[in-house]
Amino acid sequence: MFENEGAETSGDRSVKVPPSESRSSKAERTRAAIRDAALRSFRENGFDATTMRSLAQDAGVSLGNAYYYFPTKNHLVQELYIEVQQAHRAAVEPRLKASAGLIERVGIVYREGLAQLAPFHSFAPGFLNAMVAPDSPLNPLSPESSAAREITVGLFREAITGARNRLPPEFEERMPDLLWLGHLQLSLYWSYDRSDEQRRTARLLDQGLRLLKAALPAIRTPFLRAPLRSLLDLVAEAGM
Amino acid sequence: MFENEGAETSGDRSVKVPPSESRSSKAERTRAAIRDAALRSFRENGFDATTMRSLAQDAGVSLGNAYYYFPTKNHLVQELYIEVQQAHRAAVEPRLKASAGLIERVGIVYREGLAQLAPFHSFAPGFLNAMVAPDSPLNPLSPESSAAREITVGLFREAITGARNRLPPEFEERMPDLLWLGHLQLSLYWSYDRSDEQRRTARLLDQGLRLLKAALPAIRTPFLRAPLRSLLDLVAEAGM
DNA sequence: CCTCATTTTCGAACACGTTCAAAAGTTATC
DNA sequence: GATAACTTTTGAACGTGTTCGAAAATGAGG
Repeated sequence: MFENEGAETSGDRSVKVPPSESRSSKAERTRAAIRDAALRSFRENGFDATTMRSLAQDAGVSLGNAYYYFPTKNHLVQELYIEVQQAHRAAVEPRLKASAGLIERVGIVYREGLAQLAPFHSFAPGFLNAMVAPDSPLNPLSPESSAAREITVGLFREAITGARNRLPPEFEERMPDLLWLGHLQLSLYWSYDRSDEQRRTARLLDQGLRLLKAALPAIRTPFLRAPLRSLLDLVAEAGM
Repeated sequence: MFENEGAETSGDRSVKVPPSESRSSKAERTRAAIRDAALRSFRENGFDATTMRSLAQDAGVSLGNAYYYFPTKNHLVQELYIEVQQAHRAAVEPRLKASAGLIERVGIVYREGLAQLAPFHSFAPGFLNAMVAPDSPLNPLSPESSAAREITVGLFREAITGARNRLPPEFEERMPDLLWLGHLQLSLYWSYDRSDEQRRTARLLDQGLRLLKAALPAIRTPFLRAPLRSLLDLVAEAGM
């Protein structure tokens, strides 16, 4: 196994890459075909109607081959999840540049997040189901989605630190995680929202933001600051 | 079998019942056998390891027969859910008689609720998964579980209205639904809590109750009352 | 060009929840 | 009591996600 170890004496570092690249390029193409077929079908037919068999056929590979690249159907949803996160960021960033008010900026992140979700509402139950399994990569607390989570938390952080009116540092530090938790709950609410175009969720968000706006000055009232901080700590603990 | 039916000429009211009772009694016995086998297996082996086949075998009936009485595996979990709710009420009621403090009473309901859940923690993921499907009877918002929900909400209402220190009516009215929503979220947190004996959840509850206790006087402060009411309305709206 | 080890691909197989048509059992009616 | 209508019970079957052993393709070393 180690017969030729150290055989090349010079510059072999760069030589090793191409073969492994071309080797993986074929594999990468298969992988991409599976991924694309899955994402397309998820968007068109939802989670339940996208079976591993149908998706493998769409990709032109065998069932077993799909499992060679993705250990689980949920891992394929994870790919969709990542794509949605990136679209969220892409949609939010230009709009943040044109806004200064703190609550307005936070609202942008929330509302764009819901907008990204919108196309999937009719399939929400299936996806939701896939998300709650603690061992699923989709679980918001799983290591696999920590990167995706960081994207959203980052958006909230940007919304807060880039605002005209700044918060005290101790609050600025805690708020992003808190808002992310709110986003998670809002999404949960959204997935159960059967009202037309999920208007209830939109209204809930509006009211929540209005309340937040009204509550913000309380942060600077001395005798309210301490309890508010404990409240934040409490909820932050819940968000892990 | 019914040779002597109608032999008794008087008091036939009670006689009529037995036939219809015995007719359903056979069926009821099958139903109970299935239900019992399911609940025992859920307790011992959890949701995933309890298959419809194994449970049917335990009950001494065929697979198809189990489906004659329970349209879905989730409907069998629903039976377990009801049993747990009733145990919750039975555990809470005597303790409420011996307590007067508002927060203390609310704490009793929360803590007993968690205690009822405790034996199932290792199986929580499977059950959780069954709960989130919007069409599942286990879904907290489903019509099938509205009765079970009423039990818990009722416990919170009892804890509040039976306390030494009463709340303003408008708050007393909204609090039970709110506390129930808190209970739901606490259970969710609990199911993901991997700490020893779910101490984190216990701590979260303690802190939450402490905070609630500190916040209660604020209800009577005039200029805090209005925003607190909107907050309650907001969260109540979320609870449907 | 020929090994042979590794990577990739395949399709059969498994256990599961659920459905269904038909058999068996039970009850009501004449 | 016989026949019809019903409730209850059965076991085979379907489609699903996932696993697995073996076949095919690929690449490296002689």
